Amino acid sequence: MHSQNLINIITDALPSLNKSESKVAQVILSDPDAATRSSIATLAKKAGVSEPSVNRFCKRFDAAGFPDFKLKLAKSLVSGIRFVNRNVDPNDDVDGYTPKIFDSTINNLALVRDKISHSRVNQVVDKLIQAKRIYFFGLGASGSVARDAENKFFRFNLPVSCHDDVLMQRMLASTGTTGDVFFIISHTGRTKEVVEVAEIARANGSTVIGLTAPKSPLADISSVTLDVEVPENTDEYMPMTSRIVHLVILDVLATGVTLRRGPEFLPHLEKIKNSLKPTRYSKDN
Amino acid sequence: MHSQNLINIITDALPSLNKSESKVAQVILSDPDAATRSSIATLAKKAGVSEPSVNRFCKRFDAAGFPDFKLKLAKSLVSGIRFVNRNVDPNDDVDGYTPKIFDSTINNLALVRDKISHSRVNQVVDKLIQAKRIYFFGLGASGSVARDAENKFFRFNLPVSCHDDVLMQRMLASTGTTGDVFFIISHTGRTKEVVEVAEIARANGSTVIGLTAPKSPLADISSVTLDVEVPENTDEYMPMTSRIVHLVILDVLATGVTLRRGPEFLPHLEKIKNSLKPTRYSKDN
DNA sequence: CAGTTAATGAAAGATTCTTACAAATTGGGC
DNA sequence: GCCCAATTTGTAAGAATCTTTCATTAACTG
Repeated sequence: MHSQNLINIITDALPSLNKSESKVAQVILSDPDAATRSSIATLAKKAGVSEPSVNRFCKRFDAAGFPDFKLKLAKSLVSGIRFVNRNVDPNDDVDGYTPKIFDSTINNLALVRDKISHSRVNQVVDKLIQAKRIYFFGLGASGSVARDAENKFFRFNLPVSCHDDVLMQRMLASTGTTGDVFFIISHTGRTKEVVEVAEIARANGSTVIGLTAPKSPLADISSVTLDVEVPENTDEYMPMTSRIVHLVILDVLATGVTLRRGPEFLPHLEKIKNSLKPTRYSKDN
Repeated sequence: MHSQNLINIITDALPSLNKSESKVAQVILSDPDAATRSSIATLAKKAGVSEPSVNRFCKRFDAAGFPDFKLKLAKSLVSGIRFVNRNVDPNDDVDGYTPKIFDSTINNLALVRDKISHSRVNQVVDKLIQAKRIYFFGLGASGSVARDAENKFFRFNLPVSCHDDVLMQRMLASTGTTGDVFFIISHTGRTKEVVEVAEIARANGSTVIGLTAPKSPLADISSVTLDVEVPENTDEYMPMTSRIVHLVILDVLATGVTLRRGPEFLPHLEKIKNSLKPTRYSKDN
């Protein structure tokens, strides 16, 4: 549905462009927003090329013509990566890095939104609904994701727990049986301990759901895998976004479970919500 | 920076439109995406009105003309609230709720990105840099956010800890002194226990940073507040997005601290990263 | 360096959009 | 119910914008 960001596509294609095409690209990349507002004549003049060159440029990037190109460009400018270089620069100040980090997170979410397999989501919801018990496992940064999952899923009146201790994980995995679901969260999917825990769990007939990188050892051994492909952060300054993506996916799963439970389950959720009221200062003071 | 969604604006204006204008509105709202791709003639025909009527319609909604209108409409369709009703519907299936949850998260992030005070972020980075000790406090869902923060900030070689136990929080707050930073995370900012802990900490001369809702009791008592205004989720099916926003803000802060530390700090981060290598299966097998 | 291929732009043509103006409709006021 | 003013709507011409064709120029190859 969503393709990659047009601006990135143009940037990537830059080296393979010929003279006039690259002139056009330069002008567009230097101020994409202005480009969406100008006519083909204006843009051609600014780039020092003819109108047909601009038109050809547009067609090269899978647009029907110039107007269509402007439309696609405009779409690329919203919310996604909004500028050519969105990496945090060592010289950035607050005004620099703050929006960049938001943008890169947003961008990754949009990517996963368009790539995630809905049928897999459905499968996982199935497993969670049928589970006798659910364990959320994670280490390091994924530990807090697991914890958040626990905090979300206990609401479904199911025996849920979360563990970020390798030994606990091992022991629980080894005592698991059919009907137990081990939901294992791992950014890389290559941490040995985690993979071993998954192996143990499966050997005992439990269901293992992996929220992890595609084609990783953990993905291979899981009963169902929710692949999340988030680009590795080679940039030292950029935070790891996969945690955030994992959390949103867990939100999706929780919503899926709620919907399956049907409307007669809502009062239960309401009760939990209300239980917290006495702990709060009321809003009108 | 971000204006309100065009589709919502049109929907709201619907009752005040005259006959042909509302015909145009109907056609656009029924399939906004198609509208961005069609010519004024096509659209006019579909709506059963003349071309100038469509043109007038566009101008009524602050567009220079039809092409400009299409551009603005296209922007409205991306990433943000992409449709009239983006709430999860009890009858939604996976294909329905999955993108909706991503979209609503993305939308909230974009909102906060455009609203967050950069000078506040800078102030908080200052405090964190100067801190002798940092405590991250949170309860419930904010507990796992605090935990994530700990996992991020220990890398700075500072005494950092996180606590989700009210009694621990109280005790630590009461023993805090000048130079200690209590970073308190709370969605509502109205949980009594949390506010009291903040009061105790301040009374002892510690710095309290509140990552919470604006104008809340916690915000009032904090030394510095990072306001996060995320719409209350009245919808039973929609997850709480503030956690995610909080995490991204903590990412921003961590980046701010890293940058302040300067490039000579990078080897330290690298060391931590490398320490995990032996725990992983290598990538080429 | 000739011959071929690719790249580019001029100009005409097609399409799309906008404007001016006239016709039609609507809504009071008598 | 009828007239007049105000508003709404459409026709048609005109303007702007975009696309195509084709000739020219540049680049590459043996």
